[in-house]
Formats: sequence, C-alpha cells, structure tokens
Amino acid sequence: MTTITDVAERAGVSPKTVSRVLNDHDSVSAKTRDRVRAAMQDLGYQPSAVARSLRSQGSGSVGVLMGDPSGGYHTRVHHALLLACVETGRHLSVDLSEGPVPGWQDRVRAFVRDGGIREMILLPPECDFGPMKELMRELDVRCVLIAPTTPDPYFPAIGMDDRAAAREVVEHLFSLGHTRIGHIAGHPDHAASTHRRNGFFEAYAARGLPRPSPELIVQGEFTFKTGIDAAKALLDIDEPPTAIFASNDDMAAATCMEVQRRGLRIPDDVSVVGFDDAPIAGVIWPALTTIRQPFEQMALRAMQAFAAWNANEGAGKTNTPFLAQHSLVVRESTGPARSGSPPRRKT
Amino acid sequence: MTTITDVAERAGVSPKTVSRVLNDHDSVSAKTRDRVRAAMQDLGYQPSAVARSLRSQGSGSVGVLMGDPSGGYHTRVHHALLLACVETGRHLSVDLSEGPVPGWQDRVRAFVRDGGIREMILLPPECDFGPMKELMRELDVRCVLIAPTTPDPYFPAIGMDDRAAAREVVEHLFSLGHTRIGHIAGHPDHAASTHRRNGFFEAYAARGLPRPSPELIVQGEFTFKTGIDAAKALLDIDEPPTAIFASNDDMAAATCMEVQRRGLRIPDDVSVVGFDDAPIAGVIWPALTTIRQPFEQMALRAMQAFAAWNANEGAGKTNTPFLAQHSLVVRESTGPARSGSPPRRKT
DNA sequence: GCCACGTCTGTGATCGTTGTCATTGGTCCC
DNA sequence: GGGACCAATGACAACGATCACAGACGTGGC
Repeated sequence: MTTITDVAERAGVSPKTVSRVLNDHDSVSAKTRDRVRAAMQDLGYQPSAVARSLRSQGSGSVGVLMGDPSGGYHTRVHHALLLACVETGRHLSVDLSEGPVPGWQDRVRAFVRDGGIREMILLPPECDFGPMKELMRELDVRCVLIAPTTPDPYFPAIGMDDRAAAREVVEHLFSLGHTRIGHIAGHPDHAASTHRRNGFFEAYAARGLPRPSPELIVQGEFTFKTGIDAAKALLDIDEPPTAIFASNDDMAAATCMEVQRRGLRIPDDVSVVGFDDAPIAGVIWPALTTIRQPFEQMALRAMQAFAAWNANEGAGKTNTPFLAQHSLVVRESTGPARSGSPPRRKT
Repeated sequence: MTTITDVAERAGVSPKTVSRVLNDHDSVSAKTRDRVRAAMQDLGYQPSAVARSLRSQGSGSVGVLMGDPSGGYHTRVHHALLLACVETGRHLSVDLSEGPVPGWQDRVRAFVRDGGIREMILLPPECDFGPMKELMRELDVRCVLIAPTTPDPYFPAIGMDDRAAAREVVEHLFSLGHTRIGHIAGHPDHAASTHRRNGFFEAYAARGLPRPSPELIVQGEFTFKTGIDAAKALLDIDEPPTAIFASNDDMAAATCMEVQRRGLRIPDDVSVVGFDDAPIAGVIWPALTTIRQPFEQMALRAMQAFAAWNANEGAGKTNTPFLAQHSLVVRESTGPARSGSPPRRKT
C-alpha cells in the first residue's frame, strides 16, 4: 500500500506538501502541485480514509438508520442514497433501527463513533423522533430529514409535495371524464396520507366542484390487505366510482386485484391510480398509473445539503423543506370514464 | 471522548495493559484486569474503532455489494445481515454494484480500502462473477457467498436446499389430493430455478408417479408479468391443473390474480404455492402458502463463518455449501383438491 | 546593505490504538 | 546466594494522515 510518504519521496517534497495538494490547500506553487499530482498518478496513490478519520474525526461516510424494510419505501430510498453516494464520492453506512428499544441510544452512539459518522440521513419514522434528533445534536452529527411530518428547527428537510401530486392525479382523472372518484386514504399516522387526501379535495375545489361525498373516501393503512377491504367498500356502494385513487401502489394493486376478481375490466370499467411508483406498479397487469416519487433527486439533494453545510457552517438549514419534483406516470390503468357507473357484480 | 490513556491513568497502569485487557490477551493478573475493567466502566470508555483500524488494518465491519434491489431478495438479505451484524457486534457497509461497468474494480478497491473491509458478503449475481472473486483474493478480503450457482474453491458458500424445498411443496400438494400440478419455472439464468424444477420432478419420482406432462411446466422469469402469462398458459390447457406451484412469490401472486380474474376461487378451485415468503405472500388475499427462505439463519451463519475464519486461519472453508433450514409455511392458498379439473371460464 | 514581509515548504507533534522489545520482580533449583 | 526462568507490566515506535509552527527564500523599502 502506497502512503503519503512514498508520494512525497517520489515528488521530492515533504508529506505535508502532499497533504496540502490533496486538500486543495492554499499556497502550493503550481510547479510543485503538478509534480505531486504526477507522483500520485504514477504510484496509483489513494489516501487512507481510516488514517484521515483518526486525525480529523469523521470518515466522510454518511449514516442511515434503516427500520423495517417491508414496505418498499426504505429500500428505494436506500438505493437512491447509494446512487447519490457513488455520485458524490461518499460511502454509506447502514445500521438497524428497531425503534425505541432499551439501549437504542448506545447502539446509535456506537454506530456514529465506529463509523466516524458526521452526517446522517433520517427517514420516517426516525426523522420525527425527538430523542433521536436530540442525540444527533449532542453527538454533533449533521442530519438531513427525509419526508418528516413536521419540520425541525435544526435540521434541513427534504420531501415532496404530496398535496400537489394528489391534485395532479385527480386532474388527470377529471381530464379523462371521471367525476365520481373514490379515494383510499393511507395510514392515518403518516402525514403524507393527510396531504394526499387534502390534495384530492383541493382538486375538486379548484374546479369549483362540490366536495365528494364521504362514502367515496375510505380509510386504508398502506397495506395490500387494507387495500382489498377499501376497494370492496368502494365497489359496494350504491353508485360505485368510475375511478379509484389509492394513496400508495400496494393498495392500488390490491384494488386492481379486487376489481378484476369481480370481473370488471381496467381501465374500461374502472380506472385505478396509485402513488409511489413502487416496483409493483410497473409489473402488475395492467401497469399502474401512479406518481413517481423523486427519490434520486431527494438523495442527491441530501448530499448537496451536507456539502453546503460544510462550505459555510450552519447555513444549510432552512425551515421550509426542499420539495423534490415528482411526476405523474401514466400507464395502462387509467382511461376514459365509461358512461354511468360500472356494472356491479358482487362476489 | 475518553481514550485508552484516560483509562490507564485511572487504573494506574500503562495504556498497553489496558489494550491487553481489551483484547483478552494473555498474562494480565486478575487483580489488574478487574481494576482496568472498573476504570473502563467508570469512564464509560469505548475503544475507537477508527484508531484500531488504522493500527491493525481492517475495521471489523462487513461489506456488502448491493445490486438492483427491485426484486425483494436483496432487501431481505440486507435486513437479515443487519440483524446478524447487530447480534455479533459488527457494522455493515454497503456499496452499489452496478455490474461490470468500466471502473468497477477501482470502486470496489476504494470501498474496501476506505471502509477497512476485510470481510465481504457476495450475493447473486456477484457471487458467481469470477473477476470479482479474484479481486477479493487479491485484496485479501474474506468472502462468504450467498446462494452461488457454483461453489468456489476459496470461499465458503451458504445457501438453501431449493430442491428439497420444492419437493416438500409438491408433497404438501400430494397430501391434499392434488395429482395434476402445474409448475411455473423461474428465470433460466438462476440456478435456483433449475433446482426447484428438479425438486418438482423428484417428488413425482419419489412416489413412483410418472413424470408430469410437459404442458404442465411453463417457463417464467420470476416477474409478476411473466407470472400472469404463465398462469394463463396453465389455465388454458385442456385439462387445467388443480394446483400451481410457482417458483417465486411474485409469480404466485400473479397467478392468484389471474385465477381470480377468471372467477375461480382459491383454494377451492385451484391451489397456489409460491416460494420465498416475500412480503407480498402474507399480504395478498388469500395469503400464500410458500417456502420461507431462512435469511436470518443464513446471515448469522455467514458471520459465524467469518468468526471461524479468524479463529483458525483458513479453516472456515469447505467445498460443500452450508444449507440453511427452510420451512413450508402453509397459509390459505392451498386446500384439498377438487374432484375433476377446475371449471374453465375464459376471458 | 539590512531588515521586514510575504510566499512557499519542512519539522515535529498528534489522533487512539497495538506490536516489539525491554524491564521488573519474584520463584525455583542447584 | 546466584543464575535461569517465568509472569506481569511498561516504554517506545508505529499505523497514515493532518495541524501548528518554524524556517527558507526571494522581494522591496529605507
């Protein structure tokens, strides 16, 4: 393994000068700099991150606490973070977060200490867990919150505009001639559920239409199972909707299943829209129209927030979260509204 | 931050002695050991992993290369690895593997160097990628291969007995009275597909039954979409099977969807079995009977392999892979065979 | 010609831990 | 009683980088 000393010898300078070149420090003459660069090139030198961490506290790798990965959400954020880390030359350290079990603080402390973590991504639900954020401040770890329920005075937040996205979904359905639209709301504990439901209502208001009747709004919990139940409820009402907007893709997929189980066709009889663009969305039949969550952009933005933080201490944070740009992905599960309610064929 | 020197002063010994206590080294008198332990306790001392890595090359954290996470497989292994790491007091470092793109070697090198990685988990498909394994040997990184297609002479492998599991599935269906069983095979590039198909045949042979007719074996590719097509093919043959065994849960879920779309009931008309116990299995309706992959056990075993390796140099490897214990999870998608073929109701 | 000053570079200590070797003090045996 | 030997411990350097400070050199002003 070639060290900074090897490079120094080869370039005929002191290790310190090499270090200066490495860190783009002031006052190294152009000639020396080039000579050092050439030496590094020749030897294929790469600085040791470990030694660097020891001296300057902090390894330059980003931490993430991953909880239950059963919903696709975490997985996708994780993947986006990996991509962003590659792009910005960092590394990702992952630890398990099992919620506030006894001793969680020690585990997090060890994670931060051992990994040399000075930058951390907090996902839901950790990003809304007060004691966690306190601990992070105590450890002097910089955090970026992904999709928190409430903004934080100390840490910047990154999210998406759930309300606007939901509005777009409904607009899309309006434009296809749908007027009777059902909505399957998400888990009531998630702020996103509320935002999406509000966006649903806002779209009606924006067109000057009356607020849809309560029977068209059914509570779900983001799971496939609750999606089935919600879809049943919507299809069983007297005048069933011609389109159903589920608050996430799992529930939308469940809706498709229930709709087809009744012998109805998508999108001819009922249009279905999801939210998230989860893997399942592109893979079921028919492929789901849905909102693509801008995970890549969010992850990249998080890295930028860290970089900005480093550039000018503490200037990275604003109280208004950064909203990444979503997009409506129109696939095969939405189509023109049929005239009249879909046929009812109970099972 | 309390250092080893602080502890040494407090205990009235030299840092080196504290180090000896830390590493359970020989020849420290019981009295001194206790005194040092007490001092560590009092000061809440935790050794610095970074300094340790610098001195002794290698951070004690385990690396994983994650590729495309769209199949649930990687996510679940990842989670299991996290759990196993918690249990064995390690940390997990993750990096993206994008296949053999230009420069992949440098990235892996950087990952290993910066993370102080001396132990690595290789998942499919990396675990069968020769150049990757060569690079690992060159970097002197110890690997454990998860579910490789072919064993490796240098690195131990951990997997599950796909063939036996498939046999158990078919036995289960036999015991419910099914004799005409369809099989949806997995992606032909995956060794697991072959093993599962062979297990399917073996179960017939074990009962002395004739090999099922070729029309009952349909090729899929592990995706939902191919599952739909395969299910269609099976349900469209003249005498449709009363049970369908899909090579993974996504295809099984797709099968359920197609079956129900045709107005047939599960398990009354058709039984469906999957493989993997993916999240979707417990969540769709009816819940899938499936094989639970023993991810937790595999991950734990991987850590044990590393530990054994450290204990006695090079003794950890055997050429026969360790097969973790799977289990058949019987849920609601399988039931007694109906007499005669299920009704055909085409769409 | 001398001193002050700015630019560039090197020396030595430092981060927290562990390996090498030397030291201490005691026990055993002849 | 003296040397051989062992167990227990400490002094010191090292891992690879960075930081504070000091030094070298050239330049300009008086």
